[in-house]
Parts: sequence; structure tokens; C-alpha cells
Amino acid sequence: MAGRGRPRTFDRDTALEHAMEVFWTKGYESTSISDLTTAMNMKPPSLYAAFGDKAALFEEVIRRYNSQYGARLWGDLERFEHPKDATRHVLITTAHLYTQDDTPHGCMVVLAAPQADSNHANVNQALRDLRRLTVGNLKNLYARAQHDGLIPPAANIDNMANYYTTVQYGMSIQARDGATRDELIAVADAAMATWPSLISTT
Amino acid sequence: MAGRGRPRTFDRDTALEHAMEVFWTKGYESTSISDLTTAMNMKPPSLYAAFGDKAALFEEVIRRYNSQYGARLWGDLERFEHPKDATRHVLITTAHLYTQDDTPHGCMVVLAAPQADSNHANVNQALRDLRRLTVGNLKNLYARAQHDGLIPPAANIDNMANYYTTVQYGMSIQARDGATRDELIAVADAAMATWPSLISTT
DNA sequence: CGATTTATTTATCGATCACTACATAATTCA
DNA sequence: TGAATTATGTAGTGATCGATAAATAAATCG
Repeated sequence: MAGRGRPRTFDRDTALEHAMEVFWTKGYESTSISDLTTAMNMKPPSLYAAFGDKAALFEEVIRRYNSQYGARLWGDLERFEHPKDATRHVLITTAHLYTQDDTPHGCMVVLAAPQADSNHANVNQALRDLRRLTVGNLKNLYARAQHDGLIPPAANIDNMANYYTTVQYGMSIQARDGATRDELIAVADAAMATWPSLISTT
Repeated sequence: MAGRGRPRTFDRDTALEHAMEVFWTKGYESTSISDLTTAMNMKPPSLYAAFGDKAALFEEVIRRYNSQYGARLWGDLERFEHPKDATRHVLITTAHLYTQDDTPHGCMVVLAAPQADSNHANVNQALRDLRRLTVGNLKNLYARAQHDGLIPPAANIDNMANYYTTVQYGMSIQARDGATRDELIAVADAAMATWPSLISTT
């Protein structure tokens, strides 16, 4: 495991954690290599040797972010018998995750680079792909529930997934603008009140 | 009106329109002065003489954007007798505005620079102030309706405004990610289905 | 030990950033 | 007409961007 040459003086995982915080706070483009080397406590050549270029580092960061926080949201939905309870869990957990004291508020995947056509197409596309996971997770959840008879066959589960995804996206902007945890929970509750009409027809 | 010196060779309003399109597409930070001078068909000294620096130009652009598109959303809400109809109008109109063929999709105020702490604090703050107008408009609408007896006194109109604002914010991300007009209209319809439960208690 | 390998440090690289000095062109005023 | 005024085009400014070449340091291998 320990290679032959001079050993690293930094912990790769800790450095990634610091990089995540900077990207999460300032977004992709506003974050400079200088910002990163300062936060990660290393010089540019070490950064490039360990992580590739800025885009590659960012993509590793958002993979880490997704596995770290996505698991909190989507990891144990099977413990909910009903998809309505699972959806509520997702939204309430979102309200908590987006307003933690020790992290920037709102979702990095939503906020870091929302432009579709910036000067960093690969980064934008990687973020968009991650966002598509959200709606995909919900669609899978609802498709299974529909198959199990917990959601009527007539319900439009694509619309349902789009709707709850939209609410979650919006919560990122609200959180970044200073919304409190209680305010986001109230928004989540309001969104859940739509459930009966969503599963009826459409 | 026509000053003394050499007259401008460009139309100030047309130039602003072109600047808006660039900022709207690429966001604030990804847009360079070179992008702007190309789109506006002028050299940097003309741009700086006419509009100040990049931040000042952007702030003029978003003021223009707000008066142009905000009016479509909020301009004639008094023609709706009931706040529910006014809210539906806002969301459905949002779905249309965010998916126009001849403009970038989604709201520039939401998408252009959502980071609270980038390298451009004034720009971020200006955008945040504009976003606060949305929730403020809704709160005013609901406060009036509550005073008129169209919304029960027990209803939490702050929550209502936060909720519909959140949905509208989320629609920007969805639109930028490629959501169709019909999909956004379905989201708006879903959000409106929450109305009865919102005005009941909370 | 010396050879090899890998990481770190120093000192940059060329490109692009937002922005402007300066000379010139085009208008109005006296 | 000549003076004053304003806009434009050319050609850059210093600063910062992302990224790297070269020298040095610290480890393993034989």
C-alpha cells in the first residue's frame, strides 16, 4: 500500500473535505486554485499530482458529496412501507441537511454551477447528471410503489417525481438565501399535503 | 436630448438586451467582458463609458429583466378576485416564461449567481434582494386577501408565500435542466393542489 | 551505500481577466 | 470656421487565472 517514494504529508480525504467546503461555499467558477491550495494546505503541484486538474478535483468532490449526503437522503427508504412516508422523509431530511451549522446551506449539486452553458461544460453536465439522480430515485420509488399497489395505476408518477424534485431544488435557493430549518420544514409539509391529489388522477 | 459630442453608434437598449441574453445564458461570473463586447457589438471603452463596470452593467441588466418579466408575473394580479387564482396565474405564467424559445430557460435572477459568498458580494446581494421581491409580492397578496376575508385568519401566510416561492425557484433549475413547458405546468398544478390545506390551519 | 521513486517547494508559464490611456472621429456651440 | 465635447478604435495595463518545469527532499529497493 505504502508506495516507494516520498510519502504524502497530507491526508487525501481530509484535503477533499476542505476542497468540498470551498466549492460548496463559492461555487465552481468562483473557487480558484489559490483558494483550494490554501484550504487544502498544499502547493499547486501537490494538488495537481493528487487530484488532476480543477475539474477533476471538483468531480471527485461532488462524487464524495453525493455518496456522503445522498446516502442520508436515499439510503434507507426501504424502511418506509408507504412511498408517501419515504417522500416525507426525503423532504424533511433535506430541510435538515440544507441548514446544518457546520456546512454551507443548500445543496452543492444545485448551487455550484447551475448554468447549462458556462465555460465549463463538463462540470455543468456532471452536476446535471447528479441532479437527474434525484428525480430518478423518486421515479424508481414510485414505480415500485405503483407495482405494489400503493399508488394507483392512474397516477402520473413522472409528474409526482418532477414535483417533489422541484420543491427540493427550490429549497436549496431558499436555504442559501437564509431560510431557517423550520421554514424549510414548513415548506416540506406543505409539499406533502399535495400527495392525495397527486395519486388520485392527473 | 441629443448631447453635444459624437453620437453613439449603438442603441443603448438593444445593447442591454444583448448583454442580458449573455448573462442569462452563462451566469455572471462565466460572462467575460469579451463575451459582452462581442454580443453588444462594441469595444470595451464604449461599454465602460455607457454602463460603468461589469457589475454595474449586470445590475442594470437585472433591473431591466425584473421590470420586463416581473411585470408579466406580478403586473395585473388585481384582476384576480381570489388569491388562489392569482397564485395559479403566477405559477403557470412562470412555466411559460421559463420555457420560451427565444430566451434562455429558467430565471436569470435565480440562476445567474446563486452563491452567497462568491467573489462578487454586491452582485450576489442584488440578486438576493430581487429574489426577496418574489416572496414579498406573495406575502402582500396573501395579507390583502386575508384582510379581505379570502384567506382565513388562522392561515400562515408566510409559510404559503415561502412554499410557492420555493416551487418557483425549483422550476428555474428544472427549466435549465431541460424540463418542458408541460412538465412545469404539471408541477404548477401539483403545487396549487396544496392550496386547501395551506389555508386551513398551520 | 547508490539507484529509483514519489512528494514538495520555488518560481514561474502563457492565457485570460476586468479595465483603461491615448489618439482619432464625429458631432454641437459660439 | 475653430473650440469644446463625446464616442470610438487601437493597443495595451497589471492582476489573476489554471497549470507546470525544475530542483530538492524523503521514502523504498537492491
